[in-house]
Amino acid sequence: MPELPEVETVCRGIEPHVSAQRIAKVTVRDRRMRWPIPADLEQRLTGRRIEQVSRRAKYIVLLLDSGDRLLIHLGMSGRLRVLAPDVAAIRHDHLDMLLANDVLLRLNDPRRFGAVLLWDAGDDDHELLAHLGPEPFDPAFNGDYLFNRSRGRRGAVKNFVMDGQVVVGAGNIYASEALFRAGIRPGRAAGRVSRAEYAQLARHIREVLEAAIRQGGTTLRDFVGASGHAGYFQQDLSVYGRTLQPCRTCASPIKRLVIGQRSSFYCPTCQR
DNA sequence: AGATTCGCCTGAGAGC
DNA sequence: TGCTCTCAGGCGAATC
Repeated sequence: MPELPEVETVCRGIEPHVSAQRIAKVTVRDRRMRWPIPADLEQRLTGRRIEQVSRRAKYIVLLLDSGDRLLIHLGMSGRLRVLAPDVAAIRHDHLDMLLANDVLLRLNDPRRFGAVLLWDAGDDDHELLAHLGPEPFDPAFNGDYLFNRSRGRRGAVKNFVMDGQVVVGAGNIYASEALFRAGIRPGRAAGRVSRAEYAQLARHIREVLEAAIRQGGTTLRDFVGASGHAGYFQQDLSVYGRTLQPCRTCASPIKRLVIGQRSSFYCPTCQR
């Protein structure tokens, strides 16, 4: 499942192949995604040049010379890959962009939780990005910020940090890992976590995401090839998916708990 | 406003 | 081998 580090890895991976390239041909095979791929996508993209590749939360943002921005979200199962122009399409291939340098940028998404959207030139913001919280690497994201935002909130601290309006990029895996590193149980009420604990939590959210980006993500989304294999960060997971396995710090069995419909993992000894 | 639930999807893995 | 069942999960929308 692509989380922020995977999306960042994809952005860095495609950037040298697509930046400053003109889009020669656009093929949409299946418009059905989370929202339908816009009907005027082909017309708005064809002939345009890609000026910049960036990321906001888990959205890939391609800035075009028209001023429009193409937003791509990979959802749960999306893959964006750089291929040779003659690679045959397979099931669940939704979108092709053939670039002037003969690079084929192809989006495949079996579960269709992903999205392809246009952010119109001239619009200050896009509705889906307008209410997002800070990036975890933004200096504005720190312990005091989390502490202030969380006062009065009775929901679980794990849900709080996974809320994209609070901070982006702390998906299920990384939220669990950061809470472990900070020694905070995931089910605690967000409003009852101390300022000092939030300072640790903010630091660990940032660090765990940075470490994962350095290693190319937990689930490596292979953008220049066909095979997908586990990213190196997988082996660094302390609690996620390790139910009943011994804590690497204290050997207590890791517990699994469902919070807000999602699996959460924690060490009952190291986290309080 | 905050918290909770629902729904969208298909592939992987388990069980038989 | 092949079927059925369960689970996974980002995140917007609806509801409480």
